Amino acid sequence: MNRKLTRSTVMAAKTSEKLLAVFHRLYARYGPQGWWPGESPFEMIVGAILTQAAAWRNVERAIANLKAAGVFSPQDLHQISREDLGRLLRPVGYFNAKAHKLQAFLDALYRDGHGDLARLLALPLPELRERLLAIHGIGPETADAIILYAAGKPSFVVDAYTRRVFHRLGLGPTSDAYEPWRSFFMESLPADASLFNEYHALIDRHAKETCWRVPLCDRCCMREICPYGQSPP
DNA sequence: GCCCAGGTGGGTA
DNA sequence: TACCCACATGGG
Repeated sequence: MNRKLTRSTVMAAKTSEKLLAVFHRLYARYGPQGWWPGESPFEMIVGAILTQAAAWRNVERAIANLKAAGVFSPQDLHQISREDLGRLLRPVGYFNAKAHKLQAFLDALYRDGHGDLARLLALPLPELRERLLAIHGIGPETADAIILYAAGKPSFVVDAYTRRVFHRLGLGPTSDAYEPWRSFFMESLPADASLFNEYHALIDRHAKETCWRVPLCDRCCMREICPYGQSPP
């Protein structure tokens, strides 16, 4: 009588197998990626906000500016003027918008959390995610990056690269919307922060190095299991 | 010159 | 919901 249920369970198991197979191929090809760069959870959060639509190299420059100016702490960044902060953030682009976003995070931290970052990050995952998403400038990808890389909790991070790579592999939702993609990974993989951490980093590495907008299928480690690689349009 | 880079928020149909 | 645009610097 549970034929349908059984069937969907089997399908889910196959999806899970495929996702793990992709992971192992990526890991075999590229090795451990060591994400997220950053010396502290606070630095990871600042990086997560600053890297929105920006190259990581430029994020490093901006963080170096903040450190050189002696304002790289929640308290200092909360108190510095928007204008001064913007000047230090110039290298990341969108520096006014990002100064606003960074201070929106710090406003929330001081308003709701008394400036206690560790306490915020210690919240249970669903509540932490909800709190982060309520902050101006923190959308789902940045929220999940903070949860995964700064709080060490298993929230899968989806970005444009993820959609591109898995769309070509013939896996995942047809929609481009964020939540269906996140659910797809969360429901198909064990809730393991170190797995999510490495997987997301490997996807980005693969997209940057091989699965370009015009992909380099002849050098791809996924050739044998990727429908796109076997018959590009 | 042109495209892209580890997105998000606000506005409109 | 589904697009569109602003936000802006740096590198290939």
